[in-house]
Amino acid sequence: MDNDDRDLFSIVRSCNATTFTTPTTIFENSPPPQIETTTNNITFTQSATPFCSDDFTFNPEKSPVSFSPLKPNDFIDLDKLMINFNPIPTPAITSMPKINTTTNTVPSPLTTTIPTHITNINTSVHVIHTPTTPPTITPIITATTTTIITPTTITPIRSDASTTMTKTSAHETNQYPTNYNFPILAGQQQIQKNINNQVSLPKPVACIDITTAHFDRAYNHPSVVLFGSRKRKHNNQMALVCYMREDELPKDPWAWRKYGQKPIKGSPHPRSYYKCSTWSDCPARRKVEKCKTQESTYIVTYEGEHNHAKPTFNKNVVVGTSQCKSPKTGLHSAEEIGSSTNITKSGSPNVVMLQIDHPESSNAQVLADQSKILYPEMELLESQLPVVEEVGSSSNVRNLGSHNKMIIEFDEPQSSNVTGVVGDSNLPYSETGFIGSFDDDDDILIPNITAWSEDYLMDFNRLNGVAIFP
DNA sequence: AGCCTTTGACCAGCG
DNA sequence: TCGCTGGTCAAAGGC
Repeated sequence: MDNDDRDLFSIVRSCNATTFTTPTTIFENSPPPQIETTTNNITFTQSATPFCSDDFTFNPEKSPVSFSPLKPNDFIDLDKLMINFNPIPTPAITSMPKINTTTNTVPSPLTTTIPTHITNINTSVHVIHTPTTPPTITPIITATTTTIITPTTITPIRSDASTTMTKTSAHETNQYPTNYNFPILAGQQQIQKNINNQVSLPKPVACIDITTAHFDRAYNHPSVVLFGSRKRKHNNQMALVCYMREDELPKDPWAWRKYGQKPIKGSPHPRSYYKCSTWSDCPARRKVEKCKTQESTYIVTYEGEHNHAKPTFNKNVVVGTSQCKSPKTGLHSAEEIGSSTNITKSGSPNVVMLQIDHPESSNAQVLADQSKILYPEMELLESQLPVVEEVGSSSNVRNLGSHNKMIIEFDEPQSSNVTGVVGDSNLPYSETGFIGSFDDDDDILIPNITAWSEDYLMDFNRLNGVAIFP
């Protein structure tokens, strides 16, 4: 593998390796016993079995703490998602908790030791960005109680949803609980040392329960990414979607030839279609469009796999600075911006990796291999990556037979013309909510729930008097 | 000359 | 069946 191949493959592989490790089929089978922790009326639910599929139930409506609404710039930061969320102030960790199956109780404080089979302990620290304005509400610290409950209201994944859920109102589009399933994140953050070389019992954000009200807000937010259109079903291949700020658009080592441009419904910006120009039979495709809500953000979609080596000379870099300016309009095309040599990286990490089952295989390595040539970036460090998502077609999304995936799944609202204000943007939801259209009921939505939880994390730091979430 | 973009037409999927 | 939408084709022209 040469340097040029240090691209998406490494990204996907690292994502797979670090996140797709722990079976988390909590929605497919009978859920394991849960530990429910209540602090200041905030209820956290997590698995009672350490080092297994923890989940975290987050109910904003029960919180005494106001949280910031999502903002247009709130892309999903991987490092934010990979936070440890342990609402239980963890004292000295000395022994594995023994769960009394008869009484359904667990010793408190919750303690544990490092299982012998755990050899790769993550010692890194995931920094949580500190909001400049602390929460204005100061909750009163109350006792933390720990009990074990057997969850009975876990929402099944969508494959079972048709038999258990019904829509009763066009307006209340999310009549039933919606699970934001982040098993890959749970897998990543199972074990983590603290500064005393002790291992805490992390509670990664594996499942977040969003109520109807928050669903609507999340659904109609620009950070909610929609993909998986049912259009062109025959084009059943993996795609990679990169969200890049203008100053983060990478130099593309591949040569592309624009073969089409189409206006996209609901977006003032057209979408440009590119083919690989190195070889006429190369199936690789690229789509570039400007984000309709953020002029400085481009949505670059890579589809298909190059079946040849990268060109030694990137014609795009040259062409992009000369020929890509429209002779008629004099405007820069997305291609030019994307390949221009004067683009530099801001270094801001905005990375989200998703894996959706491939129709032929649920093997993560297959996906990684398929993706390794898709991403053209060859110079960025992982910490400098733009927002990246790996997506599948709608049929892939339906085939959720493997736990090796990150699933965020709920049903689309009936109405798409909800308006309101998103944060400080003063943009109507209907104009800022999506990248894509509302038309396809198989679409997957990725809300930035991390922005919601940030205040909670900070609040827990204050509540506990220590920086549990540094 | 070669490769590119532009752009209208055409095609395919879907409701 | 038809209209809408997104994806692709191919001719024309630019660099």
